[in-house]
Amino acid sequence: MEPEEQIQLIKKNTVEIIQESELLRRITSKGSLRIKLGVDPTTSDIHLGHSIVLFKLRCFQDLGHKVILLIGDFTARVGDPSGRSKTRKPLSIKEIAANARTYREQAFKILAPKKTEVLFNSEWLAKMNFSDVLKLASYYTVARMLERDDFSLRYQKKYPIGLHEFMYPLMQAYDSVAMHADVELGGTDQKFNLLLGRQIQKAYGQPSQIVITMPLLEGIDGSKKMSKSLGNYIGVTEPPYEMYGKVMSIPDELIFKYFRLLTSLSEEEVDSREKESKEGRLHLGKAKEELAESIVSFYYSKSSAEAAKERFKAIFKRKETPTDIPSYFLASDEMKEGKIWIVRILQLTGLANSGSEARRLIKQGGVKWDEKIVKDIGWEVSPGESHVLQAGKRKFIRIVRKHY
RNA sequence: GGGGAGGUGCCAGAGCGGCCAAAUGGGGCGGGCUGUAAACCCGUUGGCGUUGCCUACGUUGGUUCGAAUCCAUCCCUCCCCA
Repeated sequence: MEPEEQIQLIKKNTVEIIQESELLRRITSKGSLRIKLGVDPTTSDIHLGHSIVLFKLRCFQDLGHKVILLIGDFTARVGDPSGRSKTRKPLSIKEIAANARTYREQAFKILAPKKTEVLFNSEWLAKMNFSDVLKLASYYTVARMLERDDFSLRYQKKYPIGLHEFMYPLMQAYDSVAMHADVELGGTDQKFNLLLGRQIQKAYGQPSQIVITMPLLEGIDGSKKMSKSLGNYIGVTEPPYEMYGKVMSIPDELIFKYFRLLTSLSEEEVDSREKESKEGRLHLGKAKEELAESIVSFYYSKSSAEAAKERFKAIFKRKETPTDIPSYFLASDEMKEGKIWIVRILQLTGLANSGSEARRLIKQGGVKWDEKIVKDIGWEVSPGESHVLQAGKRKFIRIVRKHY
């Protein structure tokens, strides 16, 4: 494909390309470029927020460029301070290795495995000695390091900053040197680190990489960046129904952003839906259904998406009890004379974390036994063969007697 | 090395001898409403078979009838000076 056409495809959904003219020049002169994505194995699961960058990498692959997934197994010992207000606790080698493995597997839901090279930065970082490190550190100043938003914020708020945290951006930048990266991708929160890569490459006598930043995705709470630690994420390996339900729970304002960044719809198609909804011709609930369906279809299949939708409707629209709910096998030694206290069973099944919580749930009318609201905290249940216990609107457990 | 400030519940942040299981906000959970697990409203939010009891305000001791609040010790953080 012609370089100019490639640029058009690459540009879609990006926030910034530094420098676009360089990118064009380099594609023209080199043909196939080395595209770097640094992966932080401090978390294992990939969520829809990560997928945005991965889709962009996929786009590069489809254009014939070389995509390199860099697992930051060494940098993970520090933990990226980006956007953090606290020092991260370092992970063990074992945890990092396990995370890296799942990360790679999950990334291949989007990337083409054969066209992806996977590298680990311990390969070169672990070998550096102190003079190498000093040399690297000398290329940057404290004042400039403190320009970074998160560092300066922490500095102003008088939160501690470990010296080693200053090394993180430098290590990431050095990775670009070691890898001879032509392009590095990242979320907008990575801009500082990505730009530092340009500077450090120059210091080591290499051409500076082109930096491409992608938008950050708000999580299902609608305000904060999607992340596992905030619990507002939708993981790419979550079961279809969970995934569907979570998409259905995003705030309305996010619907079209999700469409743009997470589905294969063209910009025109998204625009027209947005326009229709503004004019009242497209109901937001419908739009969200379509969104949820297409996301689940991508990671699973059309049929599982439909099944997820059906189940969602059954529970929330028709308020039915779902059929595929997990079972809890109630042993007879958990009962006294064939009876068990309702509070106890809520705890046993994990529907409540404590007796107090169970009581609270009952008091607030959130507990149902076979679709009937439980009102009496002291209720001693005499369970038959099979019952359905429900806590809140969406937590169900089937209680089955165990005979042995 | 010297001087000063501070460490409170999931988080932020009040309290500064009894009225404190600890204000307020955020988050979480439950209910209502809804196309929705959006928005909004209401309630709730340490544990315990619960009108009471137990454990909690960095650590360990102490003062006191009584401590998150006072004293000492240790650990940790921040600031200023050098």
